[in-house]
Amino acid sequence: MEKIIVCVDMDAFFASVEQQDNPALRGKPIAVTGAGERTVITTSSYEARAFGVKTGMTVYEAKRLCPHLILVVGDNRKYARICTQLQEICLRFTPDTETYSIDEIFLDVTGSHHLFGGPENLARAIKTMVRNELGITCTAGIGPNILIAKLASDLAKPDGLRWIDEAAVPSVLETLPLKKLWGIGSHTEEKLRAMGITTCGQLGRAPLSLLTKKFGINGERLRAMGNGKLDRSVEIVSPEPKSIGHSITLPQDIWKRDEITPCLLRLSERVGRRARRYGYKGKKITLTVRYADFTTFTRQITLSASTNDTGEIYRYAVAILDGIRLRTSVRLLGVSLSSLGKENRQMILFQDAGQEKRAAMARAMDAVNDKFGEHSITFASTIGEEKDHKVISPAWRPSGVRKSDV
DNA sequence: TCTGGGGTCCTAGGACCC
DNA sequence: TCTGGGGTCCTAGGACCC
Repeated sequence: MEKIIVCVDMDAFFASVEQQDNPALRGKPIAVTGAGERTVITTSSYEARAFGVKTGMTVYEAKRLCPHLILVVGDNRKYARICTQLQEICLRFTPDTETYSIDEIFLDVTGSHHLFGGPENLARAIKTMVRNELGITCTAGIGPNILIAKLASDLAKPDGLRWIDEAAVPSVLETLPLKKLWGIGSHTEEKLRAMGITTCGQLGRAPLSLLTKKFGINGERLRAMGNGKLDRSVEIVSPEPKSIGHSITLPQDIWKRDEITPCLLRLSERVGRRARRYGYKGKKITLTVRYADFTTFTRQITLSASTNDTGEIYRYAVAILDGIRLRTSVRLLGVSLSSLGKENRQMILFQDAGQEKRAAMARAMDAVNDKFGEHSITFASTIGEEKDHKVISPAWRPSGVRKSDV
């Protein structure tokens, strides 16, 4: 049986929320940014997009295109709250939902759409509820799988509704540029272009041998995508996280070890705290360094026992740093914890009194920070650092470990 | 005033073991 | 004297997404 998948995608989400909150911003070109000095545009309103303002642009570039652009620093809590409300709306139509990102939800309505008068009426009902209850617009795409549902919503933006059923797929894909497909980025697009393939229709007809020669095992998947097929269902249960990390682009490039280590401590603290709050421990510590010239590399270390202790994460991050001869000044630093496992809080056995004390101190610090906000209590050597800017990533998910980003 | 921050998945190549 | 083949684990990097 043909599946019916709906993709609900909020229109210019962060910008729409800000315009809804502040009537003075409505109808104007606005852009939401992070709080840091070297930030980029996270989302822009459609009024700003008309000037060519796009996600990922520097503020400088955006201002050049649109001198009257109004900049708003993003407020994570607000977006998270609205995402949760959006989830609640979608759950009225089916329990089979996947919150793919903060502004995007997939619904498998194969078994439920008939209760609401069919897929289009169901999608229209969601759109109406979102507008009435959240005050902003969204676009709904309907298709036989996630790939097509997502494509339908992209093509119908903003405030649109589009259903591409199985029979309509070939004609829609025939002349569609490759990059419009979810999963084909600029690198794959360029490789395919070099092979003379520029549209999805061409990709779907390309000889399999040619594609597998160039892309290996991915060749088969690519050709299927060209034919509008994707073997991935709506994931109702969110998977366990694989890594917990934080990174920061520094206000200025730095070089000295004693400028770098306080940043590593601060990042380690955020990583450890998030891991502890959600009961994860990890065995791998990864340090990411980006030089002023934007070249980026990672080095990791595997521990004999997993940890979520700030001090331990920090010590290993510094150990990695000490093994690197920095080529030039550093622009970005990142610390991440992976090879995660759930910590069993009932089974924590302390090797010695010192370890127990450190764990108790970490819990106390976490409690104070939870109550009074980030960095109410911190390690002495991080005092005097600028406050962490709380930029929410669009890949944030409203449940599970990532919720702590808010 | 060039280029954020959060992730996942895949692959190549080396180490190591039998 | 000069050397196979397979499996697995690990690290680093790259592509992609929002």
